[in-house]
Amino acid sequence: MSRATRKKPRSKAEQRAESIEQILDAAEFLFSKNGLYGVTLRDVAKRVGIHTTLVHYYFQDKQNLFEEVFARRAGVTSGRRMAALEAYEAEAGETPTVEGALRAFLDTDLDLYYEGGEHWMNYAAFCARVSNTPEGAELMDRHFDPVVLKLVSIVKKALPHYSDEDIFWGYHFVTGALMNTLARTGRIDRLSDGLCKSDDFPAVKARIARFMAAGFMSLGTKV
Amino acid sequence: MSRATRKKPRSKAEQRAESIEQILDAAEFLFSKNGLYGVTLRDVAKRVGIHTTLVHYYFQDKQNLFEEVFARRAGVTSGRRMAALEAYEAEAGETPTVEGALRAFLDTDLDLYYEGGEHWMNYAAFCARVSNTPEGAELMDRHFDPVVLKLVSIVKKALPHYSDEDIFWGYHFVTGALMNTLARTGRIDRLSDGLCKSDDFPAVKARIARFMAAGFMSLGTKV
DNA sequence: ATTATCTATAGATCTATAGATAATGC
DNA sequence: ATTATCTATAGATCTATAGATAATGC
Repeated sequence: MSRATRKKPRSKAEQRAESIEQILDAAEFLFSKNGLYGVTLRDVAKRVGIHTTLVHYYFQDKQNLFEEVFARRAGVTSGRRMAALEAYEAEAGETPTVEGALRAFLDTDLDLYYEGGEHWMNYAAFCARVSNTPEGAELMDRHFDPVVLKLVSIVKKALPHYSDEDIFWGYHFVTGALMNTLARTGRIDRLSDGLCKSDDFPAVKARIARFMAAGFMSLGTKV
Repeated sequence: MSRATRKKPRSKAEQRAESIEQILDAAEFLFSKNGLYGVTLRDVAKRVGIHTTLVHYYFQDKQNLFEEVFARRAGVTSGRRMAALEAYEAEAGETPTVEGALRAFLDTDLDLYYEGGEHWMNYAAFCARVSNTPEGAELMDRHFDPVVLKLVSIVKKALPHYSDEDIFWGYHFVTGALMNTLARTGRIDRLSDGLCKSDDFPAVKARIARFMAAGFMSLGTKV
């Protein structure tokens, strides 16, 4: 991994791009573990094998580095999910189902992380880690509101007699379960004594949309 | 709030107890917002209106303060939920339901935070904030494993033909939804344009156990 | 000529401790 | 006498910048 052992890239543009990528990768990994305040720019630089000042050179300050880590992959995930939701909407016509909408939203995302390899898994953990922090909340709003509101609109069409409150609270449960998955804390591994594994996204994908769709349906049957 | 404006407590034991409580309250609030690394002992001392050294005097170091914030209320919440689960188990006999078990687990906890006032709400946010961090994971295991495993055992009895994997993954979704509730990030407020409110725990209580129970039931119907 | 990278360092924290002072306790 | 609280400070960071050096670009 050390920079010295690798052949230098030829052009300056390549050098620049590679340094920026490496810094973002290192920051993404470290922020996902320890959050904004638990990571120093020295940690990031050390992980890449460069001097701290280079991080400042490319990213000005820490807050900006953090936001660029968030932004780098946010467009890809929200774009993919938006496309999947729109495709489902077109396909389902006037009779969409909650489960269909959730599959487009959840399964598409789980696939992206799982099939995207280590970096995408780190990004998933990063998002989960910051989703319940003041720093992260505003970023979540800015990058993910459109795709979430699209999901909500399809669920509303599937459940026309539901109150908006029921639908938003249902989404609140869905996103909690998703974030707990992306975080991969290892808690489920320890609780189940190794039976379930935090990074087994296929196991989650096999269950989450169906589970959550059934949850939504239950909110219609008032007691 | 300032310490100078208040009459000093009489005995040393009282003084000691009051200082310790105030430090824990301040740390709980600040850690819930910014996590272990986002809070300095100076921040904590400043919020209480004492000198930083007093925090060291009572709590040795930061890590220990953090753990004591966690531990102070952990026994109460896990004890209450354990009692509720045992009562439900006795009442339901050989035919417990998933929803009954979840009500004992979830509603009991939501009541505690909501009826316990500001401090308990802060503790809830603190737990949610640290639940997906390395620092917090080990504390969650240590303090909450017994009550979670009790819940799991009742759900197993309610769903005897289910695989253990299905039950643990179901719990994983439940705890994600619960933590997202306790965190009170305000995201649901903004998404729903004020219709739902993060601190409206009664609204969550009205839905979460039924929603999650229906989710569990759906895992039995393989497609 | 321009850009990537490093050296050196200022200035501002932060944690933690030693030792002094002030208040209660017997 | 003992315990709570404060003063002073050491030592170790951390962020950020100025300016030097080394590598590519034309």
